[in-house]
Amino acid sequence: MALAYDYNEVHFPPIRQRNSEPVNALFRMGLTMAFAKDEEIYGQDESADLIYRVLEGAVRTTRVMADGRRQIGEFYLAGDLFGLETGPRHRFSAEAVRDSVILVIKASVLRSSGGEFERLGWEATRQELERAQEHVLLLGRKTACERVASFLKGLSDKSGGDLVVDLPMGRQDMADYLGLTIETVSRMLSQLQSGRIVSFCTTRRFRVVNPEGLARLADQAQ
Amino acid sequence: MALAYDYNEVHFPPIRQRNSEPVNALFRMGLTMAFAKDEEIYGQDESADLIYRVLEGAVRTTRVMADGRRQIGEFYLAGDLFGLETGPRHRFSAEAVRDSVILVIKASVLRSSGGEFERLGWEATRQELERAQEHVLLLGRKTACERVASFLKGLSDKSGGDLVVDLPMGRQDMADYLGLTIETVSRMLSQLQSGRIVSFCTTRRFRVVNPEGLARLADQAQ
DNA sequence: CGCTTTATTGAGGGCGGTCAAAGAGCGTGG
DNA sequence: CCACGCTCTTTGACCGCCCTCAATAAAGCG
Repeated sequence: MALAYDYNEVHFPPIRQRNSEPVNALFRMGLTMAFAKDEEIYGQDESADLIYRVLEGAVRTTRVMADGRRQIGEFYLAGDLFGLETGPRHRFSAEAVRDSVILVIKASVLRSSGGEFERLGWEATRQELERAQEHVLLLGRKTACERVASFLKGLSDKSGGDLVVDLPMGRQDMADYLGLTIETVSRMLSQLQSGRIVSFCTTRRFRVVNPEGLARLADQAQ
Repeated sequence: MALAYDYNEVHFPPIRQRNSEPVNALFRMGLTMAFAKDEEIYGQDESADLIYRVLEGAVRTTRVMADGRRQIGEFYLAGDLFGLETGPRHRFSAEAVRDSVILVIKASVLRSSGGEFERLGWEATRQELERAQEHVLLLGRKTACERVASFLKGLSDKSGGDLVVDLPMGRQDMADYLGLTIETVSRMLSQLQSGRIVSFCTTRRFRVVNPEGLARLADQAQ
């Protein structure tokens, strides 16, 4: 189970939002918790009265079909909010991709505080919707190669456009996010590498060799 | 272009939301407009300062890639709200699937009115997110047959669980929503029909012959 | 270093896409 | 009312992208 975590040792990552002041104020009310790799943060169909922020590590939301097929809804990295995804009950479960520290606060604080925090929750939900819609386009109309390229570009963009990027998740998680199999993901990565688009230092870290080429593959979408 | 529409002739469909009173109050402020089949209601990258409600007809939101590949984000039928999908600018365009009557109101009314309406906007956005997440699961992990079955079941559920259901859209729209081609959609419909799951009276109207079978195909997802 | 887990690569197959043609639906006008 | 032409839908034949199955290689981890 989750362990209590010393608040003082936690590093607060910057928040990617228009006006971060209220967010930071809000999250001083929260409780920090540590989760081990693959540990569940909340379950499918659990009531959704908490919201979360990743302080360290990475989180995935997943949905598993009766026969075991798995779809990852989204990944959340340090600074990201998650858990607003739905109404009274969660449709996806959330798990730590690796050892992570999560800040937890009551959603009712957002709802009942009136004005400022209310808008914050709406704004964050909107951002979630935007990401889900990008995901729909990726899954509905992109080829395997374009999906993997989009994914790598997304990670690169998130890390401030850095050319050397860490992959927080394994190949299986990538596959389940991209609607592919682990073998296809692996093949596409090899293909991108031999095409001098990216270059893998280790299995979990790559360098963007040709940013324009990567963007061209990823963003056929207008 | 859109024509002005006589307010008094408009039939107000019931709203599917927890507490419909504020919604109905809100929408007395709006302006009704008529759109012809395939007419654009708003464009990709247009600023998103209006929200919309379908009074009559049907609407689709679409995203077109540089090479012409098209993805439909969602369909909206009578009673549905749409246009909240994103931040300052729309990521998808919206078009009338067929001749439709749309109620339009300023989003700023929602944002600035404080309290009641604010929560309404959040709630609607949340519902949008939920639908987008279902869509992600469908596109990421369901087979062609399951996608089509899910789609038909969704329509049936929306029309109050009726066994005879009208299809508001053509095959191409279905295909672009389901991430398939028009031929595959057509083949799956024929397959569902020969499997005694559904039965098509006309190309635009079907009857659910075997509701359990349809649900089984559609809802492998837990 | 040995064991387990994870990733890569190869060979072959199937689901869904592509291309093409025939059929159905539907409005317009004779 | 039927003829005509257009669009939409269905069906067939074939192909290719991605999946499946399997073996090897690499990476964690004690």
